Amino acid sequence: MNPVELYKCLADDTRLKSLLLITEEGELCVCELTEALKESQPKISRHLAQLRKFGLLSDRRQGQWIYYSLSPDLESWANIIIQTTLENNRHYLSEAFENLNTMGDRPERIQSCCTS
Amino acid sequence: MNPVELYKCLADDTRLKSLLLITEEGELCVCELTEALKESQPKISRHLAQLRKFGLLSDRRQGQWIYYSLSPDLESWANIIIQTTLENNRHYLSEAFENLNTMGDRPERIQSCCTS
DNA sequence: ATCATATATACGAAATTACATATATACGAA
DNA sequence: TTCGTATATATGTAATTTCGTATATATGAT
Repeated sequence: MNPVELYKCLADDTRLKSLLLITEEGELCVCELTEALKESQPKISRHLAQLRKFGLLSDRRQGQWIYYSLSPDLESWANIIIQTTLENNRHYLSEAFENLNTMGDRPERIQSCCTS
Repeated sequence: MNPVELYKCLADDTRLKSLLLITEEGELCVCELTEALKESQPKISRHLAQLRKFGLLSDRRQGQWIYYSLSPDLESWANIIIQTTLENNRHYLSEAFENLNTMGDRPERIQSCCTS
């Protein structure tokens, strides 16, 4: 993972907030992120695709929903960067967390066999 | 310091390498960075100005030279990000360090009174 | 089969960013 | 003062990124 590529991924509000929310929650689907960030579905989807393309996220399908989570292959220093950012910028995410937690009808997760 | 602003600063090769070289060396002047990165003077200068504007670098003049160093006001989590990036991406900087170390006529530093 | 929901992608336009070049400023030496 | 070196900035252009809109795909229900 080239460090500039990593930072380009983090250099956008939609991508950074999505990544941090996913880091905190374990996994989230696209509709939860559109609700948390109050952004259009194509916009969220496009940014998630970029995070996946550069190896930051992985996805799994469960029915109609696609759940995104941190890639298990992420290099440990990149994980440190993400964790450090999350722990020191709670205020940056507070509104998004509120939106997420007051969201009705959040899809239910079924544990996939290999997630452990 | 907004995290996205930080990552925008780091999302460019010239800026990231400059910042990491300065972090490793303590301080560097513009001409040393142009030599280390083999880039034009205005290009280096422009990117350093951006890093200073966003609070990552501070500068001091000594004669004709302007030395850049990490800002003492940098929030600690931002310091962790920079340090972690430096320690885990030595290869990314190896060519730049070679250029720096084989550079002739590096300007001599005079300890400024307040740097401690 | 059709329909509704969730998600992904394509395309052109708008915004942002980066750059080369030229020029300006600041300092030291003569 | 003038000259040379180091650095900064301005300007127009090119490249990149982002976005809205429309459309495509996949799944589940009927």
